[in-house]
Amino acid sequence: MTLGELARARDIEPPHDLRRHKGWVGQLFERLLGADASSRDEPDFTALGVELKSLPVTEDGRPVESTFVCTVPLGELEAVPWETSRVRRKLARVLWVPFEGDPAIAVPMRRVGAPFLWSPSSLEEMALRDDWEELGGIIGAGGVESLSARVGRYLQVRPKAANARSRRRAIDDEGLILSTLPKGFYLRTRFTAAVLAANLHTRA
DNA sequence: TATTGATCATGC
DNA sequence: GCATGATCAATA
Repeated sequence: MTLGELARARDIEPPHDLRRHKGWVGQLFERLLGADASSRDEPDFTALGVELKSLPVTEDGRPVESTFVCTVPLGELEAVPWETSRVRRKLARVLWVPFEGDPAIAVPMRRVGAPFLWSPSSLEEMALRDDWEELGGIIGAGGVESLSARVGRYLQVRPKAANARSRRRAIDDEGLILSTLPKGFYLRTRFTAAVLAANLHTRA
């Protein structure tokens, strides 16, 4: 179905473009599927422990964008083990919903692909854990300010804020409190592209 | 042109 | 303010 058909079923008016409605598609899917976590720090489907992620794709089935995972906990020096990290919790069980992400296609005309339920394989989890430990190590050592989005093979840290003036308390490399731009963990497209590929060929 | 860094909307 | 949902737009 198209986003327009789905929106009409819920009596929702699709925006002309996503410029000022960046989360519109994800929120439409949430409402259609009955996600109940609202904006709480829990899986979208609390009883199922499933996280919903919309995934814009190009015409050849590659993700258009990186995927936001969760905010980076700044200001805490103690090391959090991977096992209890927010990144791992978020990605433990995900319902990926691909849809046409080409901005040239009018929002209501964009088609939705076949969703699939996914959990990281042991290989994928190891890779994510490696990145997470590297990134966490830098942040834990007070290196937030020098951390660039180029670090991390599949997982990266990028700004996640309302604007460049947003501030968040963090710890610098001498253990002092500093004010920095809020950051988030994102999955690179190279990771989601592999997930997509592995889950689409089965229906060829 | 792919990626990084910046930004937009909503709920509590 | 900080969590959720992300895409935009300047830069490398």
